Amino acid sequence: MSRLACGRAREIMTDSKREAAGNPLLRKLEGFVPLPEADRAALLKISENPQVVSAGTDLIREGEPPDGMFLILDGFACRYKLRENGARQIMAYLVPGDAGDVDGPLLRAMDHSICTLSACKVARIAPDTIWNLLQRPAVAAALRKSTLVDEATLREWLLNVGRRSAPERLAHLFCELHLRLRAVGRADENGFELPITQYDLADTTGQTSVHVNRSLRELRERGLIKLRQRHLTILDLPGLRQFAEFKSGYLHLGDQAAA
Amino acid sequence: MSRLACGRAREIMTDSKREAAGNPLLRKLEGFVPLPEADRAALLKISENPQVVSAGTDLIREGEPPDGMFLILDGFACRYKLRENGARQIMAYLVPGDAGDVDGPLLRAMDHSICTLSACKVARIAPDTIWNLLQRPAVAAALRKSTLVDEATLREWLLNVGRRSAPERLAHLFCELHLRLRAVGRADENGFELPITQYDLADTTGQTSVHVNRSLRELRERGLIKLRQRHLTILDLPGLRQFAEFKSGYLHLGDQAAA
DNA sequence: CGGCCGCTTGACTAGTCTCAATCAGTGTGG
DNA sequence: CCACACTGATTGAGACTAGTCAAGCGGCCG
Repeated sequence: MSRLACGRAREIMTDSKREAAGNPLLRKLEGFVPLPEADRAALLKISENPQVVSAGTDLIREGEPPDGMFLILDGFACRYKLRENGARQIMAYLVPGDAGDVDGPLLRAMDHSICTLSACKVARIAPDTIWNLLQRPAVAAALRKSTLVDEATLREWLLNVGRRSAPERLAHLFCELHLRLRAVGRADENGFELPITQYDLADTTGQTSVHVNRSLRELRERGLIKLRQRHLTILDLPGLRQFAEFKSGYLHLGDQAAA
Repeated sequence: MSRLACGRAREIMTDSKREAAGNPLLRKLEGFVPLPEADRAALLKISENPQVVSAGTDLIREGEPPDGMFLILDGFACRYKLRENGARQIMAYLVPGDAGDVDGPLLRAMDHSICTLSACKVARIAPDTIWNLLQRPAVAAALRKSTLVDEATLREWLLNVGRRSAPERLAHLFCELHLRLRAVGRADENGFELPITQYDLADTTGQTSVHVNRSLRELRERGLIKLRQRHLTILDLPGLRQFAEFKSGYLHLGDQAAA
């Protein structure tokens, strides 16, 4: 298609199409299921007026009753649990486009907490609104599939922590984030913003921050990555993937054609 | 209630009520949501004619398209993944009453394998049958809730492997299995059959079998458990729970009253 | 400019793995 | 019925990975 044709196409974009290009939720869900225009508009609507939250803020705490869901529009958040001795395990990252707890209200109490790792833009969606969204079959299918991918990601993380070495764990995490962030337009070929600390990486991969630092050095010395000023540069993507033994199947990115 | 009254009550039990007492799927789902008689009958029907499968049989392998779901009626199975070097990570146990992949057909390919750890009785449920079951609101709600608990369990396992010591991981696993098996009538106050090897425990908790053996010895020497001939005896349940820092909230056993 | 948080590094310790040998339980075929 | 084979459990010795403690550095914010 010529540049001119491209330009013309852009002129006749609807408002929701124009906004959608930058809306991570839409980009993510459309990666799973094609959405009718009305659904796109509905999803854009719930993304309006997000709240800006600073880093280190609990969005909901373990033990509290779930109340609707969170939608991350910008920044990094995480699911985590604490042990009595203060040890923290991060069990999932919520990146732009991710929605926490679509089915949450089915349970009486949260069994974990959700916290921002960086400054975030967060939209809170009330249970009624979720219910309305789920009446749209395409949206319901996309959200369901998104939940299945979240669960598959959790399994991969368990494999990561249980059966990979410390540097491999970090490499695998970076490969995963690279794909997830690319799917929502927050990463390019060479890297992405990673607005979290080495302490956070440690609590994600089941290590100490000291050891994370050493592991990062190893990845750097192997010429695979560079991590400075909260920006991850991937110097050798095939090498990084091979080192981490990364296989993207669990993210189910390329199978829209499934039943 | 007197023995006599008990006896009379038993006389007027319907067939499905009689069978249900021993059916682990029914026991599990009724722990989440009360089920109408017709639903109970439908669930009993799909539990008929299970297939007997010997230990170490793959029920489905990574990469294959999901085809319906499995229902474990007896024995232990697991979800697992292999690394290229042969290392295995077990990511979930399927015990009697557990159903794999209610939503599986939404995805194009399995991202993990499922294998029996002991001899099992397994019912295979076709996608059409699943669809019919999901038309029953109470069954759908119970299965959905069961899926949420599976995911919460996965998170707890990640915490386990990431932030607990080797003996603590085993202790926590035993506490979890004790509750899950009691919910389906496969455990009593003092212990349960654990028909799996120390290699399996190692691949569950991210250790080697040698170290599992040493960790089990530590639990034994602390007077917490005894594990011989595939039977786990819990000698000190409060002590075991305290040692593992076990909190049962994530299993969501006691909150039928939730929205 | 000073304080704080996060990063980096070193030295030492603790936990876990690897390799290897032995023992016990189970099932099989002669 | 017993010898053998195989798998799983147990233990020891030594190596290695990751954790702990401690110090110094550097960038960012007030």
